[in-house]
Formats: sequence, structure tokens, C-alpha cells
Amino acid sequence: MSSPEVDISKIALFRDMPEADLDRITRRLAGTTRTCAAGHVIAERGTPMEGLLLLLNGNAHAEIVGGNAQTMVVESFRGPDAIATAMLFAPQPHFPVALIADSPCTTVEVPRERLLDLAQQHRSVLEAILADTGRRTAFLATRLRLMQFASLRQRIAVYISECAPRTDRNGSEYIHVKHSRQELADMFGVARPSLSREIGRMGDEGIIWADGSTIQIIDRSALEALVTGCE
Amino acid sequence: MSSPEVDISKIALFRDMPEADLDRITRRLAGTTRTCAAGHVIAERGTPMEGLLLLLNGNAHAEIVGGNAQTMVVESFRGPDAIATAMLFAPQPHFPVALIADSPCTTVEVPRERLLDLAQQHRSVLEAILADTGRRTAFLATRLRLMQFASLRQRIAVYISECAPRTDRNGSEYIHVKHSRQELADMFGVARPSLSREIGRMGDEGIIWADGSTIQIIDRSALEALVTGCE
DNA sequence: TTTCGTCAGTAACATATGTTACATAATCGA
DNA sequence: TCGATTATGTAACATATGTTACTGACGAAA
Repeated sequence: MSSPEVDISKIALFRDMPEADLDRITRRLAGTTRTCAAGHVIAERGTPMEGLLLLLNGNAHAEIVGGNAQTMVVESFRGPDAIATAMLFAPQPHFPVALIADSPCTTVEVPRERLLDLAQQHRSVLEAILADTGRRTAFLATRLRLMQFASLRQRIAVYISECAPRTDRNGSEYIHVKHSRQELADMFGVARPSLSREIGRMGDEGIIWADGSTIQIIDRSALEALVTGCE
Repeated sequence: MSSPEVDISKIALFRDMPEADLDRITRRLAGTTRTCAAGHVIAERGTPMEGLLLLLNGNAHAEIVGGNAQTMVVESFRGPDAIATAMLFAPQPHFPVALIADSPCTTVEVPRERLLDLAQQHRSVLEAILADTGRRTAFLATRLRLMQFASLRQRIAVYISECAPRTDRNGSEYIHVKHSRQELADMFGVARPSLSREIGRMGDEGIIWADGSTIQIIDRSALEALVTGCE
């Protein structure tokens, strides 16, 4: 393990930090990286957290696992990024979700005390940590509201309107879906056939038209009505 | 508005702060308190946050409001306490939930920059803020998991087993429910008749026996099986 | 006591989503 | 190109919960 593999300068948390400090941290972390093959579990739910987990490279996602095989994907990460910032300082810090590698991942841990030192020394780090935890809290609260009060149809509508649609020459709007139906279903927290059925119905009613990874927006106002209905 | 009404020394966030600093903050905040009558809205969802909201006295609760009349109570606060710590430093800080006064409330706001200063000066404040945000994130994640993967019956079982039961002379365990059925239903995020029905069924099956605000645990192992089934 | 309003239980029905199974289409490797 | 695997659409049925409406119990006010 040589130090060049550790490059934390691209992580938003350390964006405004003096280079000297970055170097010091990097040197300390050198040789403590861990790797994880694609598809494997980086951390299960409940794993105690000793420090801040940095995803140096590779992609991963966080998922909530139910009693049965059902899962819900909560968030996706592309390295380099800091993971689970918010939980690190909770009374008994542990991963609230399972963390799965989507591609080969390299990770490293910054000890908690070290991070606190940095936050006190550098206002930018302090603000970055707090901004990050705030962002994730907002995300979870929104997610909770959507899961509780929005129908699957509404969640689909929200998703589509968040994917910036492109307009072709004929003036019709369409989006390109970057996920399989199973992945979409996991993101929405429903079973795959339920998603297919609902997309089918929305097609029957002339709201959208789905063909593979392309979804065309037929009735934009109907779509917007669905979105406003749950915000 | 005289300063004695502002007493922030009981707020966990400032627990370990030197008295001199406490006094300084208190003096600054004097005269800027706001009051809110019972049942009224302290802050709607989406209200921009300028600073940290301190609930000096009174009780309040946070609720997520759906498109229809449905609501879900997310958290309850008893003053003095700090509210929505986590959101304050998000990119565009705003209340992710609605905040409702349960009894007459007095609140005051600590400007964000002031709080950042304190966090940098006093490690205890820094740790308290981070611990608080972490705690709430964990809470939301757990809540999300329960709402997504646990049936109403399981959520009832979790609730009951979290209410420390008392054992009477005959050895039977019972709990005292401090909420009306409507309040319980709101906490579970379901309609009141659905809750009644499920409690009734659990009674039929000999798991619990509910009589008004008293719930007796008949079959503790069945209850525990429900709880383990969703963790 | 009577009356009125609130709370809680219940039943009938409506709806959303899960579950299972199957057929077809798409993709990929040999 | 072929066969195998995987992804997707679809249908029939099961289940959980929402919705509405009614009833009785209880407590406060007249």
C-alpha cells in the first residue's frame, strides 16, 4: 500500500483546507486503506463506526434491508466522497444502513478525534461537516415524507421531473433512465411488478410513454399535478 | 421582555459551556423571544431558518403533513431544548417538518454564525451539535426503515416493547399508554380505524389485551418475535 | 338528569401494493 | 449463430391499509 492511492483533495469535506494539512492527513492514512470487490458488503447495518469512512475510489450505494429480501436503495456514492458523516458523532455510532460496493472500492478511515481537531482548526471543515449532515437529514426527511404520503405514481412523477428531460425536434420531451426496472423499484421501495404495472397504467392514461430506458412525457401538466400533490 | 425568561443552561447543547459564555449569549438573546399559543404553528415546513431555534419552555411536536389531512408525528420536544439542529447548516436551511406547539411555547433564535463561533471555541459544543445531528439522523433512518419494512402490527409491537412494562402481583405485564388512539395512529402514520382494527386483531390472537389506556402483554414471546422480525 | 361533544370500536367497502407464476424479449458468451 | 441467462411485462390472486359511516361509552356543561 503506497501513499499515492490516498487522495482526499477531491473530497468536498476538505475542499478549503490548506495543502499542508491535507498532506499530513494523507501521510497518516497511507497504508491503512481497505479494498472491497464489486457487489460485496463494505459495511453492514449496525457496524460500529470508529472514524469517518472515506470512499477513495469506486462506486457504492447505501441500502436499507428489510426482514425479507426486500431492499430500498437510499443513496449512491461515487468516490471520492465521505460516507455517513452524520452518524459518526451519534451516541453509539454505527451504520444506519448497509453499504454495498457497486464497483471495486478503496476506503480508508479518518479517526473521529482527528476530524474534530480539524473542525475546530478550520472553519471550512466545520461548515462542510455540518452542511453535509444537514443535507443528509433533509434528504432523509424528504424521503420519509415521500414514502409515507406519496403514492407510487407520485414518486414516479417526482423522479421523472427531477431527471431533466430533453426535447427533440418534434417538441416531445423524453428522459433517459439510467437504471434497470429492478433498480428503480428498489429506489422507490416497491416490488418490481408493482412498478411495471404502474408505469403501464400511466401509459394507458396517456401521461407518459415508457419504452425500455426511454420515457416520453406525454401529458406534462398531469405529471406536474402529481408532483404538486405531494409537496 | 426581561432577560430572566431566557434560560439556556438546561439545554444539552450548552451543557459543558463556561458560565460566562452562557451569560453573554443570554444577554444577547434577551428581548428577542417569541411566544406561540397551544395548538398553533411555530414553523411550517419550508420556513427558512436563520438560526438555531431554542424552545425555552412549553412542549411542541414535529409533524410531517401529507397532501390530504393525514399527518405523521415525527418527534416531540419538551422545553428547554434545541430544535432542528441538523438542518441549520444545510445548503438552503429550512424546516423539513412542521412544528406545532402543544402548550404555550417560548422560543428564541441563536444566529448561525454565533453558533459556529461557539463550536470552534468550545469542543463540548462542537461535540454536542454533532451528537445531536447524528442522533436525529439515526432516528430518521430507523423511522424510514420501520415505515418501509415493518407492518403496522410490528410497529405496535416495537412501541409496546419500548414502553417499559410494569409487572403486577399476578405477574402480568402491562403498560400505560400516554396517548389517545388518534395520537398513536399519527405516530404510526396510519388511520385511526386501522390502528383500532389491528389492536383488536392482536387481542383476538391472544398477543395483547387493550383496555383504554392500559395494554396488557399476554404473549410476550409473540411480541418479541414481531420486534425481531423487523430489526 | 339531560344533552351534547369527543373518543373509540366496528363493519363494509375501496384501493394500493405485494406475491407468484409465466411468457416474451434482450443480452451475452461460446 | 445458438443456447443460456437475465430483464421485463403481465395476469391472477392475496393482503394491508385507507375511507366512510355508524354506534355506543364517557365526561362536561346546562
